[in-house]
Amino acid sequence: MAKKNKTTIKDIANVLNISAAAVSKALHNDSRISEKTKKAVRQVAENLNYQPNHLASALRSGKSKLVGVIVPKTNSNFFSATIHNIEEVLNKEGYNIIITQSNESYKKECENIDTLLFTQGDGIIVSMANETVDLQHFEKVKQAGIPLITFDRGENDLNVDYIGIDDYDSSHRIVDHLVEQGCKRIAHIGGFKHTRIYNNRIRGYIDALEKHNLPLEKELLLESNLSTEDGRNKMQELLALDKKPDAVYVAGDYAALGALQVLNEKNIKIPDEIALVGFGDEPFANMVTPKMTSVNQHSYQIGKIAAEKFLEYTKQNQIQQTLQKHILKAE
Amino acid sequence: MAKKNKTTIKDIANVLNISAAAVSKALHNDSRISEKTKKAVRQVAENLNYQPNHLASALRSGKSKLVGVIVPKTNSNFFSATIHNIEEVLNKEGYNIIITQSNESYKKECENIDTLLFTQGDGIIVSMANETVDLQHFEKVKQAGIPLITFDRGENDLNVDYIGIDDYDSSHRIVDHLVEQGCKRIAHIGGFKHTRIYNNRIRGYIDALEKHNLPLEKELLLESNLSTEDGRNKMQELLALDKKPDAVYVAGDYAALGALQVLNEKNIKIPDEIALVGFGDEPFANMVTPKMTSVNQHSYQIGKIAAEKFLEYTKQNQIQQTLQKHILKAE
DNA sequence: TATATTTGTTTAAACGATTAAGCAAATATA
DNA sequence: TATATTTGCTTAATCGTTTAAACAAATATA
Repeated sequence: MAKKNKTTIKDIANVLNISAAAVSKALHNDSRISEKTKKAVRQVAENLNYQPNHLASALRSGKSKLVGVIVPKTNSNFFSATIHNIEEVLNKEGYNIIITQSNESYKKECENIDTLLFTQGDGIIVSMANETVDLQHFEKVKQAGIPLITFDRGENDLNVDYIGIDDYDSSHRIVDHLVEQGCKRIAHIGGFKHTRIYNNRIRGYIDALEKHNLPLEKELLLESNLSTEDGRNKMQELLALDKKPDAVYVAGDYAALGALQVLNEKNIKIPDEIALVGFGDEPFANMVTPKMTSVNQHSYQIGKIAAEKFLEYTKQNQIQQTLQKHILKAE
Repeated sequence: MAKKNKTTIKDIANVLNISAAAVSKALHNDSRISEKTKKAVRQVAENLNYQPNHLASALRSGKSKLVGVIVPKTNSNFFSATIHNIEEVLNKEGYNIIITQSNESYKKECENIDTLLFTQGDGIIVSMANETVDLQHFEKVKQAGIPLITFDRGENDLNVDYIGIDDYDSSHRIVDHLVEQGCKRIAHIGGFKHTRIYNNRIRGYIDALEKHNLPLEKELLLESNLSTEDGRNKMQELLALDKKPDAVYVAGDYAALGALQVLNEKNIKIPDEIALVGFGDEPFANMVTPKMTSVNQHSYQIGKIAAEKFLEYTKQNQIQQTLQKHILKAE
């Protein structure tokens, strides 16, 4: 492996006997540089395998052209796809993204923020950890004067943009759907109430029951961390009830999978005996047998809008964010 | 949102009426700065909410303290976990990581390399895309004089470090296991032959068959892109054979899931009629019913070793990489 | 012909942090 | 007391790039 031979604009300047400034301008296609010089510069740059030093230009311009993305875990189809779509939009504008994972930990999320501020990111796009309740660490981002965009988990009182699906409405429609199928005792394995999206799903569930004149029974509404393991537990709880539910709506795909396992193990027919509905974009949802009904979370649109929102702010010189909700109808 | 009020060491210096150099040294706990000054500097830094400008120090030192990681897709438990472990080791040493996805595309992988070189990463840790055959783009990394570490998919002729599990041996042992269960017609839905890890799995399969005096039948050895969809297709092909296999060993968990679906749909009992073995760390492997047997890929160790190898190189001033294979026994 | 404008370049200062070298004051050693 | 060493700081250069300002030469305008 060769010693570091980094070519700088100065090297190019020396070869051509012109100033470094002229080289810089030539490479940026400045109108005040002659075509002849530009051609020569490009040629020499190519020959010497010149790679611009991003740190230097970032320092000079005050823009790192890096955008930080924080997700609870990359290990989910929804987040993976969202990240991909964020990247696609931002790459076109010359931005690169730094992905960090909070692993659903509040502490790690704080560290992630520090990391991204440290690397001088030009903005941060975040979906919050399950644990996150206190939002103090996000104030740092606002103080740094860079845009903060939240998506999926993050509907909040931070006065920043939020992109997500309409959880309340989706939840409502899931119940509608189940009622149409003739279900009368619909259970809901929900997420943490303190996380707004899960709370919205719970509200949608409750209001839809009311609309259909179905009683809200406490034993049918469970709070879960939505892991596969807990999905199993909660389903077992439901099956232990005197009056079993005839439908179970689970707020997350992994937990839904756990529920599915239990039903399969007990040879309970889906959806004849108990109907099962999940929530998420996980590919296994329609891979497992029997296929689960599941909600599409529009990762494509969410990623795209989040990135576009960021770009919008960077074009303003004074960043003045207000709460802007971009709510998509889920399918 | 406030205007950008970035505090610099100069601001601190002004407040205390000392030089910026003194501030820098105080913050780095230089022995030539008095305790009194250090305390004052730390106090003012705190008050003004000073955040060091990483770009400036990176430019000065020539080290960005950023390590690039390229994976085919973050959306897999193996990669997600590996990344997490890489991060854990590197964070401790003050490094941050930039994660990029190649989406299994050779072209995207080339772009990823460019991106990471552009951001002046201090090293690159990569697991290659399925499509990647030509390794020319990795030469750029070597030319840039920064360490290159490959893992999982990447055993190669690049003369750089590689960390992976012993695919040949694992494959061998899977066949051993199936033979012990009494299987005689063992099929293998393998990955692309040009990807070394899949090739190794295929070789392990072939050699193990030979060891057990089982004939190698062409119709039982299929090449797949290992998607769930293709897992379905290949399993259907196998079931269409005159002489069906009594065991199917699939080189990837997603494809194994597809195969499982087909078996379930046709009401074929697992493992009584056909045994099924997958390969990977996907959490759904032991969630689906019936549980799939699957190979543990040691994401913990792989991530840790990859990160440590990188750190080792950065401690040398002249980077001289040679092919070093770190092969772990899988379970 | 005299003056104004355009063209193509150079000079020099920045961006913020680090660090080698320098220097005065305080303290130690002979 | 004279000299050496240590302490605690400052000065100035540097990393590689960008850009405002300056300027000479060429060209246009009056």
